Amino acid sequence: MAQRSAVTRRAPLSRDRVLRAAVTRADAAGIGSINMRGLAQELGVVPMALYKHVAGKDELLDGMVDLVIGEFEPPAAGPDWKSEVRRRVLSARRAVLRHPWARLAIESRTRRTPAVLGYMDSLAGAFLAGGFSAHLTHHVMHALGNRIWGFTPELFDAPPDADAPAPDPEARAAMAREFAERYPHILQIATAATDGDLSRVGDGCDEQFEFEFALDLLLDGFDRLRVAGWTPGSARSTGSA
Amino acid sequence: MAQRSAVTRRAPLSRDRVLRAAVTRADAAGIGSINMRGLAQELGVVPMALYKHVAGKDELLDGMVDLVIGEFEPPAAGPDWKSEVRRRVLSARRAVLRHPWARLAIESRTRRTPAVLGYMDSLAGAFLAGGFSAHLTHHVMHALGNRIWGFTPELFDAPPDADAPAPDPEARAAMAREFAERYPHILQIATAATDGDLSRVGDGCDEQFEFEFALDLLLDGFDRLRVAGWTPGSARSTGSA
DNA sequence: ACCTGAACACCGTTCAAGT
DNA sequence: ACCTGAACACCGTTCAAGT
Repeated sequence: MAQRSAVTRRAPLSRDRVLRAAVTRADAAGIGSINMRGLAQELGVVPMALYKHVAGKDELLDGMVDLVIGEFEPPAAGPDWKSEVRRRVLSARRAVLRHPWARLAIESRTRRTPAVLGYMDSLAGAFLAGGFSAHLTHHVMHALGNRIWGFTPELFDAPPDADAPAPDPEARAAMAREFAERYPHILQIATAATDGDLSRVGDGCDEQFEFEFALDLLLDGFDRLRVAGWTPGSARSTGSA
Repeated sequence: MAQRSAVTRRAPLSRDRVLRAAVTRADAAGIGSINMRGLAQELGVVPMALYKHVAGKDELLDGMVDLVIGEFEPPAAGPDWKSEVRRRVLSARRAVLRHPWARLAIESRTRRTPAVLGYMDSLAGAFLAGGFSAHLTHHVMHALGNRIWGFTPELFDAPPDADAPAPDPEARAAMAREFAERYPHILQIATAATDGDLSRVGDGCDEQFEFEFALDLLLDGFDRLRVAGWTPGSARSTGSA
């Protein structure tokens, strides 16, 4: 076809160009929009051409996550271990918030790429440099879990299904009444979280606050164990249970 | 066809029978084996027949998770809030360990079914009954996050890809040398976790220990905030940062 | 009124046939 | 030697045609 002349021909494909196009696409249309055919079309090539640069869809997703990790602030010799860990985790959080699809991608990926290992290694290094034993560092990394990527699961913040276009005040009130009866405790804490403005229930709470609340709670707990000289022989965590 | 006579005809389909068949299938062959066509074939019906009992694949997955939640131990008036929360979370953990696919299914589902809300409500109730304010209960539930379901992400415990059938001792040693150079801190904590037996690296550590370690660390932290009379106006968590 | 076969609109990936 | 069209083996879901 004369359709694609020399002048309209895109720059030659490369692994990096494929990955960046995938990230841009996922940013705009969600992780569900990532498929080899659509991505190829966007790049003006035939689907098979992508397989020259990524082994398959799995490796494509791994590579996309690696690009996000590349946006994390690099490690630094912080004044103390706690502010260094905190800074890096919150930096990871900012990157993940810029790419909302990354959350699910990180959770579902199992491959430990060099970028993933490099980030985990530098974080472990911050604990070790701060005086944590290798054993304790291992445990606290596990305790942080996916929080090292700067996100926490949504739990009850999922937006309410937008499948009921008609509010229908009466049915709404009946549903609210039934909810209050069946889930009184959830209602109670949701009321507190929204300062009594129940119409805001479902808008989600201040996720940034919740993330830092839990992160600081964990880091403070880690510090207590470090100071107490926790060893594998001691009780599981603080031993106060 | 005379293939399916009256005598071989299966019991009439029901939502419960569909969901139980799906759970059994997923237990045996993983979540990837769940598809409408295969499930229908297993039940001896045409795929479309399933749509009479579940709205679609999404609702099927929601229903499967609900069955797992149904295996959780029911709430009880525990001696104190901490042992009650601990008991219920570890009960959830046992159920999720019995159904390994449930972990990913819970993470990827966003729908809050009555079973999900009921479990979260009873857990919130345990905190409230233990003297936590509604505000603090909200925060500690978020801090637990997906840990309320009894699991924690794998982080670095993913089994090494079984794509290298030939160990090839020399290449293995070279890889180990490169790993030690690039990820010295990971090597250090992995060595500690396996008591120096590096051949066991990748076998995964004692996940049960790690789960309880983090759970107790969190619960102890929660208790400290409760005793200190934490209010929304106070510092984020312990305020010691 | 009920059930269902065939079809629709997709997937990821393979591979032999083209240049 | 390189590229790619067509095909393979799947999906979830729809819908009109059967009884």
